[in-house]
Amino acid sequence: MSGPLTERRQTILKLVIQEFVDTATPVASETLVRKYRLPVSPATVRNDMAALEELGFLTHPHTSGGRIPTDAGYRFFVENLMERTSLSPAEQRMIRHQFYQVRGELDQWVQLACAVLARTAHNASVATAPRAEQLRFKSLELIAIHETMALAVMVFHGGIVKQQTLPIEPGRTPEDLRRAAGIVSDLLADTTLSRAEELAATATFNGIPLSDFERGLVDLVVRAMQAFEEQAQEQIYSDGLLEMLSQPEFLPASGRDDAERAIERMRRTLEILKSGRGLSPLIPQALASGGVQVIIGGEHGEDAMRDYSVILARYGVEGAIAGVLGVIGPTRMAYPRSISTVRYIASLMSNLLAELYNVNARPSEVETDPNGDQRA
Amino acid sequence: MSGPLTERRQTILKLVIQEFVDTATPVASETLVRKYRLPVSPATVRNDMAALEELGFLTHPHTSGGRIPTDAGYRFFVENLMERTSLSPAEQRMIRHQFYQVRGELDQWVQLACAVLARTAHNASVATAPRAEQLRFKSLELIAIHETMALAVMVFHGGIVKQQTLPIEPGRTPEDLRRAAGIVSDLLADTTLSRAEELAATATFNGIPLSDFERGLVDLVVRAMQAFEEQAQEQIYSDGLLEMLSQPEFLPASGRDDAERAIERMRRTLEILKSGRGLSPLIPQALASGGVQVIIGGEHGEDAMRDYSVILARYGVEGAIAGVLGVIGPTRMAYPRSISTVRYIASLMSNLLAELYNVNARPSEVETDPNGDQRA
DNA sequence: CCTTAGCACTCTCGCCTCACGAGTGCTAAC
DNA sequence: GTTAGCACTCGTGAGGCGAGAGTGCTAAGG
Repeated sequence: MSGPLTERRQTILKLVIQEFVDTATPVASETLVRKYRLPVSPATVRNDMAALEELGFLTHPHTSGGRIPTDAGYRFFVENLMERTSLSPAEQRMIRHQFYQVRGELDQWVQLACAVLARTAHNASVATAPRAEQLRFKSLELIAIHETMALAVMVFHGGIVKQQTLPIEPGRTPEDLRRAAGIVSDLLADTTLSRAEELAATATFNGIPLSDFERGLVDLVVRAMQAFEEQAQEQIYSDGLLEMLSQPEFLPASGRDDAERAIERMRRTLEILKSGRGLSPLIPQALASGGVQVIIGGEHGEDAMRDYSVILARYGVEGAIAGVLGVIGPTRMAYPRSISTVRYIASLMSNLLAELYNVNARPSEVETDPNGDQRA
Repeated sequence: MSGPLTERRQTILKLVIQEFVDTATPVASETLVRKYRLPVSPATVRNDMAALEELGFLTHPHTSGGRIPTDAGYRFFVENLMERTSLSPAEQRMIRHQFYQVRGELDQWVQLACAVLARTAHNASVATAPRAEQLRFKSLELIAIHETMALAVMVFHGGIVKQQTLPIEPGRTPEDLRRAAGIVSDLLADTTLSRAEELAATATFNGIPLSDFERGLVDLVVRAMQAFEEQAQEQIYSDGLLEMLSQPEFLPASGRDDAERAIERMRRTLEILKSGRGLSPLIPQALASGGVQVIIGGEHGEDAMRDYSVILARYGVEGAIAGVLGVIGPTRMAYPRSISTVRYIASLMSNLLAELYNVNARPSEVETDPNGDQRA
């Protein structure tokens, strides 16, 4: 009964999605014909729409009022209909420029990525800080703040830095601190957590027992590494909430109950972004796969996310460090643009990190086209 | 015509505010009599209410439907009617415990303060990071990340730390880095920005010209200090948006236009918190004065804030470092509780900072009652 | 078999009306 | 100064109605 998915029907599906993404209102057969100068009549379009509906790609909320895409419709669009675009060179340049301005301050990269993603994709963005696949200690520095307080700066492989203040006994000289830090650095150099724990248990360095102070420092490092490892639930940064909430989905179209639902949606959205519920399960998945992942609506079963789509990409340096960034918004989303934005920024971040890792290090500016080295 | 502000009228004002804060609905004369077992009749209460209205402390939105307090009403309540309470010892203990858990990681204090404030006051919270009244350099450390990349950790007086990666030439040994950092540290030790700029211009240390590398480091420090200084618009952290948005003010009471207004309010609120518009002007004020500041509604002229009250307190160490933290929410707010929460957390943070500054340094746990040393 | 014109049908949206109830303001008595 | 009684106001929600939009169907045409 439903008939085959002819060329024309695919075109109509594509146009319905385009139009719906633009206007956020159900699209009628006549609108489509008029706006895109289709060489067929509205009735024909209606027939095709009915077929698309039976195929599960379209639906209509009310008897009257046009069609809207289903999750499956969006899925088909993303897989088969959408042309793959890139951000315009001007936009790429602008984005690179912003990253250039905070070069060096790598603790700001993630936030910047979120901000840029949100502004460019007109939706909320999420990102996790880059995380080493296995944390390895590099060195420890102690910096006196005053007589009884010092700052411990722990550096791990891959530029990950953690700092912590600790109380010290008044007598210690800067030289003292330096020597103790040096011993601990040498002892723990290049160790992973499990090895560090072993070494901490022996409490000796080259056969010589550690002093109390040194043992305290070793413990500090081990605790920091444990804390890092235990933090299974990756912290998710996000931005652009306002951007997303300006989408018409969050405006009360009409009627009082619709308004109430809009508010409820808003609150839900906030919760999702704040707690990461519904988002966290996607992270490992995105980390595992290369390329850009698109999760549309309730596809992966999380009910809270039924009305949202997520576009995620992994970024980082192969075999060393990786994080995830992406865009989240209503299923009615400009997929091509969002996807290219996510892809571009992930590549950019990857390049920046690679530079930090001295893999293909480049003078100091990112110039390569980050779209090139990205898998499908 | 309006008559004097008798004792009973003050009581009624107080009860109206209490009741309205509790229920978020306009309070009727009869409700008041019934609920608080007043020894007078509803009619009498109505008369007093009318008087309070003429005095500008109450208003009623519609002819029918009870009274609600005006900004002036809240103001009078806060100044004269409210009993000054403290957080319960149990709550104080719980809060201290949370801070104890992140002792050492002072970059998390502000965030924690925000989180705790929001949860305790059931409203959104804001805070600025502690800021030295005048930034003074302390020392610089260079830590190699790999052959061509180093991490510069700049420490300023008061435990303020800024880190930045910088590219280095491949040949440099750790000893090289340490020496260069030492020279720069000595050169710039204890300088303020203007002095550092002068020293950077001469580019000599004890008469000996600096190497290119050392000059680069000096520039790095100066730029960091400039960036810090220029950041006139203090970054405002915030939390508890969700907490605030669960307040009934953000629910559509009835009718479609009310729903629309609720959403609009929500969006506004987001903007206020994100951009700090309407909040920023209050910061310097709060920094200047001791004690807790209460700004009710549009009192200070900012229109965007007409429906919000802000409770701010300064925290920090006298003459050294200071920040601001507080609560923001609808004018219908539990002022006594909010104020005591803000006061308590400000004192707690002050104590923690004092410890870091070695003023009245204490073993490592905060035990004093932070309410003690707070001015009115 | 595909396409198209015509038309009845359905459903939302906005508007109006109306009755109800809550709470007040006023007046007069205590 | 306080209180009872009562008329009045106004928000609220339910129900009804007309207009308009867009479809589904049917039958005719290529």
